[in-house]
Amino acid sequence: MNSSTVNCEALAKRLTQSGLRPTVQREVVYKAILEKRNHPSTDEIFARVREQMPTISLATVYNCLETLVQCGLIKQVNFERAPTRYCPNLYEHAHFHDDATGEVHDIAVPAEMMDRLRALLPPGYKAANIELSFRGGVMHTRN
Amino acid sequence: MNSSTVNCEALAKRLTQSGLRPTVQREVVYKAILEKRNHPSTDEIFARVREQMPTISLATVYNCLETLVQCGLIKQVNFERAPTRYCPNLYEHAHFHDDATGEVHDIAVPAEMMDRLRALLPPGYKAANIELSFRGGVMHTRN
DNA sequence: AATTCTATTTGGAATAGTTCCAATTCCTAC
DNA sequence: GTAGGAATTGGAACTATTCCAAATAGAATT
Repeated sequence: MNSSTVNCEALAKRLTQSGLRPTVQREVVYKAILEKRNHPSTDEIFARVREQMPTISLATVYNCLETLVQCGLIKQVNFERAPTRYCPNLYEHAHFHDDATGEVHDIAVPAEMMDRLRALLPPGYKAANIELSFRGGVMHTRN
Repeated sequence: MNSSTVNCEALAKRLTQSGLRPTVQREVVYKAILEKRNHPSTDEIFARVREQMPTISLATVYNCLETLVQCGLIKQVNFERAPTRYCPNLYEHAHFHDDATGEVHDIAVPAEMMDRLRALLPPGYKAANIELSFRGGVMHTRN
């Protein structure tokens, strides 16, 4: 049993728990995101998915992505108004957008820091979601 | 001399400093954002601006907004892929999007917290920009 | 003051990402 | 096997934004 089997069982479980069907399209889309965790855009996911299933439609990919997000299996990542990207990392984390390469890197954020951020809110404000993102460059140092 | 005169002198100064012309369109757009600081979208700004200058075009509003952002006089605010909003608050701050009303509120963020956030980045990562945004609801407590 | 040169504005067309829709296909339960 | 609901599909529609080429305005130079 490899890890993708495990992930797909988890996927099927989550979907059925939510009263949704574990279809092969959803599975293929999910695997495409897991396959290379570089925050792919919908187009990129569509391309990956078509290798496995050339007949899948773009609309379906959009549908599946929405479903997966709703089930909490993946997260949406937005920078400004650039095309939406997706991320299977479910731990609380931030994103760093490298201006030079266009790549996005996950940044670990301790739970304690999240609490500090939440504490910035005025009384009564309840955040369902906190998004933290950086944009900039990476200096390459010789060693 | 009222505050809007002051602001517009500041605007003119900034523009000429950057080698740009202080045109009446830029002034009107800037004033529209200052007028009611509720993070208006481009459409909203366009509507406000047309009251003063019914002949202005939407393209010009887009152009002016871009110019003002580049001059550092206003900031862009993005939530997911919703229409871009604009904000004249130049202090470092976060945004809270109220899901119920759609309103956006500024959240003060101490400089010290910004430093903590920056410290989350791996060595070599230099953030030109940090964006922190909350999404959620506001509980109304009786008093 | 006229001329030139460049920045800016303008309206409309084009683009891009996404959503919508109606028709078909696929499961699941009976 | 059939019925009913869920999911997929292709294409049209939508929307925010950008692009473009022509017109205008302003500053600088003569």
